[in-house]
Amino acid sequence: MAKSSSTRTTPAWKRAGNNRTNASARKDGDGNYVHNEILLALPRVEVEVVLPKLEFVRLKLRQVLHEAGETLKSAYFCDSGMFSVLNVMPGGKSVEVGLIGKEGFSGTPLVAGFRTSHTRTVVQGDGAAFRMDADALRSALPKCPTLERQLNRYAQLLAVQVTQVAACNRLHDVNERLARWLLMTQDRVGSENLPLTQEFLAQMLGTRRSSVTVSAGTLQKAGLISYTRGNVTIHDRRRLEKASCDCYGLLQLQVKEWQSQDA
Amino acid sequence: MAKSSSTRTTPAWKRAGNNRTNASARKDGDGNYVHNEILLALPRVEVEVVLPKLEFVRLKLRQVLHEAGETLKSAYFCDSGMFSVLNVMPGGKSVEVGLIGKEGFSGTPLVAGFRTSHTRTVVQGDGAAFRMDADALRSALPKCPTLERQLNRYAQLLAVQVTQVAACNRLHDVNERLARWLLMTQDRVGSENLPLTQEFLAQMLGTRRSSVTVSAGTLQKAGLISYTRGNVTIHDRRRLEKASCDCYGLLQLQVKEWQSQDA
DNA sequence: CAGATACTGTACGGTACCGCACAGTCATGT
DNA sequence: ACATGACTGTGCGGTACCGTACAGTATCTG
Repeated sequence: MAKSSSTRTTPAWKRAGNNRTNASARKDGDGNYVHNEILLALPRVEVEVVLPKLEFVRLKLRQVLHEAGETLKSAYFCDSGMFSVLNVMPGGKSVEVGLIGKEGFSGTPLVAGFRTSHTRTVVQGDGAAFRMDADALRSALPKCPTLERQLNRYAQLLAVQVTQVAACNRLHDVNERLARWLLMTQDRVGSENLPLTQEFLAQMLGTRRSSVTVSAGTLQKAGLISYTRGNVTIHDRRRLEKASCDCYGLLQLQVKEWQSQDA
Repeated sequence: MAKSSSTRTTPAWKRAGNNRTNASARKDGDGNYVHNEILLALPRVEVEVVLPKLEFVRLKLRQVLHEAGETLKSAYFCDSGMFSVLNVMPGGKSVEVGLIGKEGFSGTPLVAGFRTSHTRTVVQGDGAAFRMDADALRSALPKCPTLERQLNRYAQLLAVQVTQVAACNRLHDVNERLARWLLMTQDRVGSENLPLTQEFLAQMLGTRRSSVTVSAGTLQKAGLISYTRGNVTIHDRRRLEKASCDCYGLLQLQVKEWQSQDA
């Protein structure tokens, strides 16, 4: 990952490839590589429409991008790090229902023409994203059929994910869900070092903090992870996968189908 | 509801109104009223494109419209009765993640260009729907912007619903969920008489059959419902709402926002 | 009508998790 | 250095629900 220190810059891709395979050669104005797969998949014409409306933003750990019930001011194309999508209940309890990595974006209601977010979106790890104003996105869509298609497809994929998570939340116990969550997170942030408090994990899994303590303790004793004050390190992915429920595999599979299946 | 006895007929709407408010005056070829709100909202031009591709089908209780993992052969615009959207786990356990009434349709992945269903969709009560071939739908979309918009919007609404249900499944107990489910179902089928076995309810709620027995028994003793061999009757909606969790109210609210908020 | 099949009520031990509370440990600022 | 706050480990009683099994009753079938 590039090491630009500026907090906000407007990107300007250098020309490189046009299709997905070598698209990662694209860079923004600072010479940073662009990672977001939706943006990378855009044809040149659409890039030229979208580009001037994108703003590269660095995101802080635990920053809230969208609050449940509030108006969506912009969409965020995740470029590094990862977003958690939470459902917040009256009373304050929350459950994570989806994860967004560089394959996606946050603000799905916008593509269907809605303006309010029904979920809270928070940032995991330190990350970066391309921010686009809601109105700008809206006005760009008619001019950018590929973009629109990609966004619709991703919204659908996210729905599939949420569906799976809904069932998982109902049927699997904390241990399995914790393992699954760690794996999915690692897949998206790319590091085996995750900055997470147990309190925070509890919010994700929709459980008590002390349940997380116990569950994580078990994993730690078994040597799958280690835990120190706000930091989880994953040691043994293989065995972690065994400890998790099938949902992890299923969710991976669904993403793959999504990438392969064209419309 | 109309009482045509034919099992399959091709509809041909009589012209009536064009906008939503008096759209319910539209009828199909047999003189049956059309109830599906998506179809009713279509402008005349699009009706003319879509109409010849629609087939009116009567649906049997518990009929499976889409199986999880299989190819989507068609979309179903729900006209009466209701559809349940289920997530099926390896091992056979299932959880309901969404409900579709005459406000919606089944086959959301199609509008994003996907061909496989990630969920099972089953019919509640006896109902009817307008069936449309997957390919036909696909080819109609470019010609029918309003239809496309409506379908996208509904897909998004369903995603919102699934999100709420995901959290509800995690945080609320069987009693509350059962009450919620009965209310939501009644809203959609319109009758206070619901043909349901406890085994089936258990699949919906993702729980044991005997948990349903106990929970339903409680509601019955309190006089909110009565239960006889595959049939639930709702007696006291008011108190049933109190017995259910907030999710019921929230879900209602979300539908209303959806209907009011235009893009 | 008998027998089979479906559906419901109930019970029992086991366990995963809840709400809560409290003590221990590490990090930070003044 | 010390206090303050954030984070983690642990425990305890209570409960909701699980898996399973079995018996009772309605509905269907020949």
